[in-house]
Amino acid sequence: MQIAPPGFDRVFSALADHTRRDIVRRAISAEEGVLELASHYPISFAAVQKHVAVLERAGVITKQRIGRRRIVRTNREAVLVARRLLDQYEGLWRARIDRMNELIAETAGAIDTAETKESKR
Amino acid sequence: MQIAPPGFDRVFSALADHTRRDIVRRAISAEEGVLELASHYPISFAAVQKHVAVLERAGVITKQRIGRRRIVRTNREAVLVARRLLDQYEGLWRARIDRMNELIAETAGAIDTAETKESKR
DNA sequence: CGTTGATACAACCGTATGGTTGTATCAATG
DNA sequence: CATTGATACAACCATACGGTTGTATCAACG
Repeated sequence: MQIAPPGFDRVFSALADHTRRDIVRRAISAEEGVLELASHYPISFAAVQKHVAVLERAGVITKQRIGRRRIVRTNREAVLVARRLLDQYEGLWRARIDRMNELIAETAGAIDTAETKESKR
Repeated sequence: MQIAPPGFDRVFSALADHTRRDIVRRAISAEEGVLELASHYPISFAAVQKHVAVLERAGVITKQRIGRRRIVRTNREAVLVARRLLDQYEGLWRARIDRMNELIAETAGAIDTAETKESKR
């Protein structure tokens, strides 16, 4: 009945930082090494490298060695996993709304036909 | 050009904790006060209350005073906002794949009919 | 109006996080 | 093989975080 498997903590907290989200975005479209990535931000190279490490530990990006560089690519599956969790929430919501509509329908029925022994809830 | 408006940091880091995600899940379907919520977890009431406060600051849940209790409800819009960001990433991905297919088509075209100046799509 | 139930808030503790600088690794290149 | 370009790693600092216990607020109820 657990809705949240392991790994979610890391994925969401990886996405909880503005710089890291921007890295994720960039690494979808472009293929850059860590140094090139770092050039886009006002912080030190080491800081960016640590951000990349966090994303890597969370499985959100992977690095592929090409020559001297490590090309950073974001992992589509990891993003999808996060999205699916939010989809589950949406599903719960729909279920709740359906339940409420059902109840309203029942109540309306009880008003219409007052003899029904619907006393549940 | 910024893909990430303010607030995302808080929403994602709110979702980055297992207990908080469970609170979010519960508060979609049920209508419980903070004390009732706390009864589901092995940590102290104060700890749960702090989690709820974090979720509230992030806009992920809201509290409605009913009698002495504060009913916790999760805010659908906030969850949707996060989901939309992940959707944007998916969009970037499709765009990238489209671009790649385009390139492949162009290249293939160049091979098949080397004289055609078909560079549109 | 004093008690109780439900919630909030403050102080404190250990650990994690985001940033820095400096040093080490390691493959390409001259 | 020494140099350089690209990356990794370690040490350090300040602040934030998740947890605790204890105290304060505040509406309901007798």
